Amino acid sequence: MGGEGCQKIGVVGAGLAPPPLAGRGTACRAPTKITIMTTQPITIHSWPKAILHIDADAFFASCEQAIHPELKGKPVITGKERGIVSAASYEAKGRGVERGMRLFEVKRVCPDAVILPSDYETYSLFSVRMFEILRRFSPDVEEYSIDEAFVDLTGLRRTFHGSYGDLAKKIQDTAERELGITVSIGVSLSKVLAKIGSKHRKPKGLTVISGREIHNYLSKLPVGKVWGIGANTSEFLKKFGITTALQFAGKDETFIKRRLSKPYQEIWHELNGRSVYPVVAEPKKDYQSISKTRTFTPPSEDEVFIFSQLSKNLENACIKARRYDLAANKLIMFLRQQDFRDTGVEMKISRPTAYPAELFALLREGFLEIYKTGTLYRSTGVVLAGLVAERKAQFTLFDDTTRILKMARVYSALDGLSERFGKHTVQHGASLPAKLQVQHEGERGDVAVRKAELFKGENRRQRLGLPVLDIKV
DNA sequence: TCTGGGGTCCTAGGACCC
DNA sequence: TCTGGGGTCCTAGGACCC
Repeated sequence: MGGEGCQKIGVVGAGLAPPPLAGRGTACRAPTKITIMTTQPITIHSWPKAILHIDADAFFASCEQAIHPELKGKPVITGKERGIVSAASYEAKGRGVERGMRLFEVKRVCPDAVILPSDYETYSLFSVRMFEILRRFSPDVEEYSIDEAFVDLTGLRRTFHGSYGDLAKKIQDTAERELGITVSIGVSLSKVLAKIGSKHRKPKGLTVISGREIHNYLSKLPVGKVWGIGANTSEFLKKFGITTALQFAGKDETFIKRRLSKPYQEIWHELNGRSVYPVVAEPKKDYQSISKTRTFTPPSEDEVFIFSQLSKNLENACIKARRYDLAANKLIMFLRQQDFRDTGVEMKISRPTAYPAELFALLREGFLEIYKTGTLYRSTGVVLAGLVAERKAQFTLFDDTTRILKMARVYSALDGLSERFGKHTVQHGASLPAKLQVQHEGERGDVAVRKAELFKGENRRQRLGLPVLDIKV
């Protein structure tokens, strides 16, 4: 069994955040100081780059308005499922609604707001379409997040007979015409500057920052607004009298190298128009870790229910790992209490795997160690770490090869069923109590038709830009 | 910023080896 | 048993992002 020979390598104490959430602390510490020069060189691209950053406006809310035309012009909010605002349309923002605001407060400031649950699957489809549009202009498209991308436009002026600004405008218009959503765009010499551009004016903004104009955009920008500089580093920089992006960019190299670590040295170059972050066009096919967490309302102290949540998270994480042909060496799980304190445990797996059946014993063992009777929990999480390519997951002398191969076939068949009939068509018994909680919401016929039209001719996997599995049962 | 869900990279420092 | 010097690998934890 998978549980045997598995070794526990550490317990995360109560109150300490587990690795995936680490670094969220509020303590205001200086970033690591460098006393020796960094050994890792920073590569600066010598060619003057033209990098575009595109950022969809109020993305989730805009998608909803595009799919439900009757919502256009109305204050629309997504995030119903978590009780706070995930995204707000500009109509809602104009009424004082902000990201992260509680929904009861929304009802106070904007009683006629249309509040919807987030529908990630549909938003992903819009996202795929947006990236497709970008690829018509350049093959160098980096899908940065569901609603953001970087495009390397360097050298494309001739091809498109116009300036980089014209090119950006064309992209913007195409997105609006074909997707029914507006986007904001920034174009400049580096990714960090392009991001500043896209944020400069929203919605439907278009900002080109040339080398000569950089200082105009940095002089009034708080340094903490720069991509990659957070609250801690801003606080640290303040001690040296640096509060604006321009003051930071204007510091001499000696200061930067002596006091700041590599990421900040890189940002410093980027702000000065020297590109160090390349646009990475290759689709992501590798993960260091895969995590699944879920909050449940109301909080629960029911052991069976909480374990079933953990079990469901494990199954989901494994599904994703198998989709990318990855196997885990480490299993981390944690429980979050009502007061947001976390307790977690990290376990070494004897043989890299992405099969829940091999991991349940370990999960159970870890759970029993961290679960405290009579405690209210609000969420659970599972992390698969130490991921390696599945073919590299080699057998040891003690493995039951026949059994493992049989399991591989079973899971391959299960993945095939889920592909055809929907996620969780088949499920492990332990996850069942979690499943009973899921509510199904009907979709109006006309909306379904509109979606189908928007995304016709593609199966779900292709629409999501995922590799299509070849299923042999 | 009162807290959803999913990630990345970097550095210090310990363990272990010669 | 102690003392040096130098290297590699791994883990913990910080900071940041959308």
